[in-house]
Amino acid sequence: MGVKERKERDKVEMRDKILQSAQHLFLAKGFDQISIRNIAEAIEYSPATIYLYFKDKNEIIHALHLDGFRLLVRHFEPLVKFTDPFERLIEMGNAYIKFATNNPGVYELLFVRTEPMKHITNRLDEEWKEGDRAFDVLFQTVSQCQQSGHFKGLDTQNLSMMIWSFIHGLCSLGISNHITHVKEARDKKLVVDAVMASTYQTFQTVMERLKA
Amino acid sequence: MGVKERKERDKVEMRDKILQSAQHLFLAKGFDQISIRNIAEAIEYSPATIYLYFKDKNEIIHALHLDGFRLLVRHFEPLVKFTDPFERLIEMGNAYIKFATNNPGVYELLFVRTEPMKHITNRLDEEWKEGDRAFDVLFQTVSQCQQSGHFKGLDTQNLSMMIWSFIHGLCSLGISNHITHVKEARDKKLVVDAVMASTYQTFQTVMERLKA
DNA sequence: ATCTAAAAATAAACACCGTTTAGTAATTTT
DNA sequence: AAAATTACTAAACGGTGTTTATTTTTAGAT
Repeated sequence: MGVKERKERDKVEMRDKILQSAQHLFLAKGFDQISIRNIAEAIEYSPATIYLYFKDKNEIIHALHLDGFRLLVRHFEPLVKFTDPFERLIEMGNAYIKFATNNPGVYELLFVRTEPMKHITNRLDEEWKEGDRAFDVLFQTVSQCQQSGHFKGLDTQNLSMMIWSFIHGLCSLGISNHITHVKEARDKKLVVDAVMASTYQTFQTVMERLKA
Repeated sequence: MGVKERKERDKVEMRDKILQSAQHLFLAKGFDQISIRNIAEAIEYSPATIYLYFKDKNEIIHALHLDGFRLLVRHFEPLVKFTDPFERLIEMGNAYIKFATNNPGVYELLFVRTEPMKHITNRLDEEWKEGDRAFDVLFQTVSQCQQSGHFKGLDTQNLSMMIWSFIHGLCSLGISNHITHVKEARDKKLVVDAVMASTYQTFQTVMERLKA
């Protein structure tokens, strides 16, 4: 009488298959190439079948969104080895930048595109958990910095938000090719990275001065 | 023998008409509703006609892009009344945030979407002038702050870039609904604005501490 | 084994999209 | 008035997300 159970497994399997194909298309050919029809062809089913497993395309994109967050969190894991909270904070920025420049498409999905957020909107508490957790890693580190006597008189939440805003702004400008105003833009990819690096270096200096 | 002249005027007029319709569609119904077919219907011509005046859709979007920059620059104009460079810097941030939150679509067009930048890519020098000029306003102000003795030992270009990154990050997160991790998100619009305001307040404090 | 009801998959259509091509209509030049 | 140029468009191509009606497959009961 394990029919029901098997069917449920099959359903999950199919969902996974769809998501895998979507992710593959996304990573191989970019956001625009995630189309229901492309996914359908990849899994060798008709486009309509996909709608038996997902409400609409946004739900698929949102699922990819979650996967992206897991990848980001994985970038943060090695940070535990930095015992000094300030050092960890700085390295967290480097990890974040590395994640963004190595996975620009994923980054765009997580923090630039509005589609995945639209899908959430209502039931925020359940769905934005991953975002909360990632932000909390930052929050905790900032908090520990303050316990060590840094950043006196600044609100932890606001300061964390400020740091995130800066780092996100830098990554977002870099990825969207908006840093090209730098005159010596010969080999672009390299120059953008260089600008991001020296800008972050400056930020680092600023944060160090703020220690006192 | 003013036939040629009249025809040239007509051509310009038609271009304007197309752009006006595009802008109207954009502001009224959002980025996605800028379609060649919608524009064509609005100006009561066939879709194919539009291609006699613009190479492709990207060229139209890029033209809107330029208009958006003019709007941004207009937001900066009242800043001349602040004679103290640091005060002007802070107010510039307020003006930028105001521009972004009042014109989220336009902001997205200018600094988030990659389409308009794609269109530029090659001939950067001619086309990214507006961007250069806007950045220069910031650069000059930061420079004047340093001449007044602030921000000692920091590279002007890097510091300007850092400030822009922060402000852009804040606006970008706000507009794309990525600030919703704040728990007390009841009336969203309001809360997002509040978070942006207090984050910017913190940034302001940080910059003030950096004066010395 | 057969019939039936439920579940799964799909073909085909709808309403869009950007863009191109080939042909028509209007205008200017000769 | 005829020829040449310019302005315009109908129709098609290949794409998109999504829905509806229909068919195929599967499961359970007789």
